[in-house]
Amino acid sequence: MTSNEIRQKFLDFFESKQHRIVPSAPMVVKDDPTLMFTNAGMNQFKDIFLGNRAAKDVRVADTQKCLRVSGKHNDLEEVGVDTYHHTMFEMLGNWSFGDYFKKEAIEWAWELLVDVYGLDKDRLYATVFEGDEADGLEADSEAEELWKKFLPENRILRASKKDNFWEMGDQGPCGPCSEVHIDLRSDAERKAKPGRELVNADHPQVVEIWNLVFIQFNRKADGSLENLPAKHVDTGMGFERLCMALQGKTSNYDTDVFGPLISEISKLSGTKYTSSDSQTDIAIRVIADHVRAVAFAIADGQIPSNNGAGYVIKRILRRAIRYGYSFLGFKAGFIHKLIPTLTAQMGVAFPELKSQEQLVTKVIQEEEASFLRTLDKGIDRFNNYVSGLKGKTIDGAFAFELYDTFGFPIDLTELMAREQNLNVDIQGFEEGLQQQKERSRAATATESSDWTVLRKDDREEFVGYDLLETEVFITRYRKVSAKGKEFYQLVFNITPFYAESGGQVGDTGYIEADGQKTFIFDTKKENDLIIHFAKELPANPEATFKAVVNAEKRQATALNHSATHLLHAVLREVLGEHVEQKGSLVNPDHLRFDFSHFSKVSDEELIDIEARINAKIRENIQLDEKRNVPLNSAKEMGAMALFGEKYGDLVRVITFDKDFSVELCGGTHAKATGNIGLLKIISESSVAAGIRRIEAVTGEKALETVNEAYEQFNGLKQLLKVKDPLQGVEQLQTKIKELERKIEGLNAKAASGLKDELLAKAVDKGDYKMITEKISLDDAAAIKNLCFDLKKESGLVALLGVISSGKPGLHLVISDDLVNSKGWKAGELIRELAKHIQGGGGGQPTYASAGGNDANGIPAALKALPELLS
RNA sequence: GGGGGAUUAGCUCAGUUGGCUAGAGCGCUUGCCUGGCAGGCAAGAGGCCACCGGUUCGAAUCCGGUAUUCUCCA
Repeated sequence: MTSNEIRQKFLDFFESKQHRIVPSAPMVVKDDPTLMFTNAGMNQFKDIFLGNRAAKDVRVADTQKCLRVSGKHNDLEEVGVDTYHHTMFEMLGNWSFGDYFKKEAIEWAWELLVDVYGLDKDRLYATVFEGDEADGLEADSEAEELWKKFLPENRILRASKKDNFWEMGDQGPCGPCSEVHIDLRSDAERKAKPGRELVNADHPQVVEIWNLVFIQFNRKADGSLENLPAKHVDTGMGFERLCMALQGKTSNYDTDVFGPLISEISKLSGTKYTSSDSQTDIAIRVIADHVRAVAFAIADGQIPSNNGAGYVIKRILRRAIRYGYSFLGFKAGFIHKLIPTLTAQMGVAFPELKSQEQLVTKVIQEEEASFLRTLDKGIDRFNNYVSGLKGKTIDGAFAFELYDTFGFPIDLTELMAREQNLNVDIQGFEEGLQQQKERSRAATATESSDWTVLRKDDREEFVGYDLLETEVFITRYRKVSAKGKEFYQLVFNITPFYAESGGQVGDTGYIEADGQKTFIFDTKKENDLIIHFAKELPANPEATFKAVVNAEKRQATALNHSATHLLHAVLREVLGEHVEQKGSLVNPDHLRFDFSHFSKVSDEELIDIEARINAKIRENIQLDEKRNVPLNSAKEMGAMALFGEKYGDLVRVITFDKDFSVELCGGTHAKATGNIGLLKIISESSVAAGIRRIEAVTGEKALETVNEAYEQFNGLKQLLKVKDPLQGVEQLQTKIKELERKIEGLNAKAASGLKDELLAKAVDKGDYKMITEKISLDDAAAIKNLCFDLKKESGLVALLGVISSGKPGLHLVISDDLVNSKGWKAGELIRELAKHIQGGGGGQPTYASAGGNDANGIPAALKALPELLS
């Protein structure tokens, strides 16, 4: 059975059990501050479990792309070393939202595994929750009894809270779970040691394949549990492991999920894969795993970057490059060459991979090149350090600096050290890393208290499309402290405040009751909740409030948002259909739009784009807004399919001329394009490989911008008194250059005059000449020039006294031949001389300067020189 | 969000406790030589040492700020 067939059978099976089959949610998570990536199949249904959203279908099944890089069972550095951990993986799952419970879940699991897939039932084990005293929970004997229908008692095991009690986080829905494990060892091995002893023991061939979670409790912030009114089933089956079991393999990497990638890596590197623990095999596994994670993430719109989710992707990619570089001999980028193989294999089940192929390739290629540069620099730095190294140990602080500041991987440092018979102070390195981690944690620590619920209200409605002012109640609030600052998060029954989303910033404004205003400084979304940020809590939170949005800012933002849609549509007209939104920021001041495009947008194109947008503005196209449109109908309307919609979402469609711009969008918009007034593009730049950024202003801001430039231009015209200021400035520039040259000549002449004057006053001291004079030159550069001029003379010592910006100074020049023959050092002499003017100084043997406070001392200093020299 | 680093000629970079009116290689220009594959020799142009401020007799170098960028952590 191929992996594609296995996936399909799962979906078909649950469809036959009246489940709605839904598409995978994006792997990259938005609107959830606690999560960067989808790490389990249930993520997209979180709001249903939390009670924030009602389920549309009570039975659902899907395959979900997930990413895990940390957590209790997953450490990035372990992936590839063993044969069953992955960063990106597929999770097959079926759900019941308040519908069926343990009985059906267990029966169907058995039916699918044994009757449909034909797994050997003698190899299966089930675990059930053993109970927990601290939580006051009994063992899950209900599940245990159900399993007894299928399995002998000695293959049903009780397991601890750690393995068999599932929780979403510190708070929220949770419950006991029951897992199916499979023993894939040979008959001989199974005879020698019963599988039941290896369940939950991290054995690579006795593994969990399916986890059935029975959600029946809610964990409160104080740690206590309460029963949920509606009980849910949440299951997750690791697709790659299932394939391993069904294809009779002992490693996930030996299945056809990874096969094509592995043979391609093998081919590119000229290294054979032997499913062993050798470093080359580990490297091949690492790359095969990571390329999937990175490609899927980029296809979902997550570009490698320096923070947040982007940083995680970058780290995964760099780890793959590192392994290829160290163990497979890849000295140039190679990972991007694997993309066609991956797309061919998974592009059908995940069409986004196919449509984003070019971007994925380009982004990976660029990142590979950049990391290889980083490696080169690190190697230089390392060699430099080693050449000056006295002992045999590389300082931990240096290794950490290399890692922290220059991005050079520690294992490469160790590898290179070994090659030169050196060792690395790893403990010192770890200490540095630990300190850095603590610093970061301290800086981001936030603490939130329990929600104080004032009113039961499971749906907070956004009314801000139509109203900027309305009466609201606070339904719940909580205090949050971050970085020593405290503020409150408020949730209303209904709200006119737009929460930051789709690039549009959150609304600001205030709520008012009993004459007291509480300012809302930001509005954000947490899953489906709209959260209002306030510095303080109103005196009476249970009052009825008048909620008022800052209308001026909202309107300016709306103009920018509508303009963004026009820009998007025009970009596709001018540059081509490959242009897709990759990021967007819309605030009252300006708009920023990132999009896929593979070359610089030329000045001519920018002018064209701007002109077309402004033409659309003048057409004054009326806004056509449709709310609560099912996703399918929206697509039929020609709305650009954007990833990021969740199953069950009703979308909003914003149209400016159905033949021009139709977009799915939750943002606020101008009533007609004419309101935008004017759009002015401010800049075009690059953000990443294959992604360009355009920034623009609209409305009043645009007018201001244009006016400012116009005024400057007029001012220039008046100043220059010419028609064409550009030409005028050019003329001025050449003139200035000419004049500068002239001044230089004059200065040289004056200096040589002064020099001749000084030379005439030189006193003959036998084998050398000496000048001791007070001169009236103020400019430091000119004095220095004169001194260097004098230095060209042979057999000359000159001490010049000056008053520069009111302070006395001395300059001593000794010609090179005297420095050589007499051994005089101007730098030392000047320190003696400077005492006369109560100052200090220094310099080189041939030229030195000093400054001081007592101008009256200059004659004494001049007099002192002959004595010093004799 | 919090650290650390970098910014010097068109490009890649040196510049050592502050003291060459800033250097190298490549590239560029010009001239001469030359029977090829980055041809050789010579001369030359090219720098507000990122920007703003401070300390100092003196700052590319030290201190503060800004911008850009790299990087680690969250």
